[in-house]
Amino acid sequence: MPRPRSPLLSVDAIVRAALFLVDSTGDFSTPKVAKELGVSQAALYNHIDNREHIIELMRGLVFSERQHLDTESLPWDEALRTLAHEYRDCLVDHPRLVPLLVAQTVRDLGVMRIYEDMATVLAKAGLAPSAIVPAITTLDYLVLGSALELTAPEVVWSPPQGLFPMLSEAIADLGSPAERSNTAFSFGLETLLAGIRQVTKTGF
Amino acid sequence: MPRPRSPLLSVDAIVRAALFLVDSTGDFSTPKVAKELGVSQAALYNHIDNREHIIELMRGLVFSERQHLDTESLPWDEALRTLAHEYRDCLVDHPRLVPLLVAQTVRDLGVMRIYEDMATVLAKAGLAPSAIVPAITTLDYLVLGSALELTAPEVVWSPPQGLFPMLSEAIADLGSPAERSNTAFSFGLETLLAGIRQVTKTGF
DNA sequence: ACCTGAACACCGTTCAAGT
DNA sequence: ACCTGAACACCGTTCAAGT
Repeated sequence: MPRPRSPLLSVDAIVRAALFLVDSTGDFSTPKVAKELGVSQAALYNHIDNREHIIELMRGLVFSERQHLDTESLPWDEALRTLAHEYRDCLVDHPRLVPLLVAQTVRDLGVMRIYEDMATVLAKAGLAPSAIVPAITTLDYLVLGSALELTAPEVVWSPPQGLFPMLSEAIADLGSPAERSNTAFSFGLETLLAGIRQVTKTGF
Repeated sequence: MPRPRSPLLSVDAIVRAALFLVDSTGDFSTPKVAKELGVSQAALYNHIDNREHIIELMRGLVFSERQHLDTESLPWDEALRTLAHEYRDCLVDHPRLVPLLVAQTVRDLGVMRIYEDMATVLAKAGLAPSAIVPAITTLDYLVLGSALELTAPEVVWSPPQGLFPMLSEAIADLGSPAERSNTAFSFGLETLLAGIRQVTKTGF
């Protein structure tokens, strides 16, 4: 079956198939993507460069679905909270993608757009120019980290036989991964906001 | 060359060889580890279970070299700062290990020990029990994220032709990856401390 | 332009065989 | 107990050949 009149494949189809595999199995491979789409392995390379390229395209796909709420009229902390949630929301349905994203540098313009919006808000907050990238970076860690938490097994950190009393106690009444992820994200975000408030007053 | 009287291999040798490969190339494979040690691929499996096991052992190795400073007598924020730095210091010489660690759940007791110490300090700080794990988790993201930053190329986020003015400006005078990582870590840590201070007063 | 089949070097793991 | 060689299924990528 050579060259059909209408292409069997497209970049979009490849990326969606790869993302489907990541979501359902935690990883993807080019043979599996090809099989999923009913084509030969080699056919993929007419549309994409290599594996890394597919990952970068998945990043783009996931963040292209971001909600763009208007934050112009909001106070800076409310605006930053909104942006952080929009950012995180892109990942909550695809937490198993995070390890792949984290192993590779960002090239996607969708993510860049979020960073730009955050930079705008932070400048408006009165944060020193030199602290803007550190603040965005910290938020970035928080979003990716808390999304990663969603992939964790139900019981995480099971400390053996009372060697870690404080930890055991703190873990005792933790909820599901989803709850833990939400709580940690909220906590991290609110402390960051509080910290930024402090820093804009006292300097850094 | 079957069964020599003194074993050619050991868990420790395997783990160190793997870590050497990760540090120098960004990844490792069982054939390469075997080659590095001058044995057959199959020989490894007399000492380790599988690839994941090697990664877990690398985590253990890296964190076994942690400095254990006495934080008992310090005020809680100073103590937490110290612990966070000890934790991060374990990773700064092995930043390329981070993507491998992040893809896998923690089983290592050395890391657990750090968490336990942090839990103790946070309880002493007067943080609500339900906020202790979120705080540790946030710190965890911060440490791993900032270590990951060390693997970034010199120029990160190169936004194309003035589409992202705020970001471009904020990026303008950034230092090396090492400096960026340090700054982001300090910033994240100090804002977290400020946030915890706030939260212990006002509740969460 | 866009597909197939065949091929390559590589990877993780197992297993029978040796001492 | 601890090694080797051979084998297996799998992976990423290339390339000649087809229309």
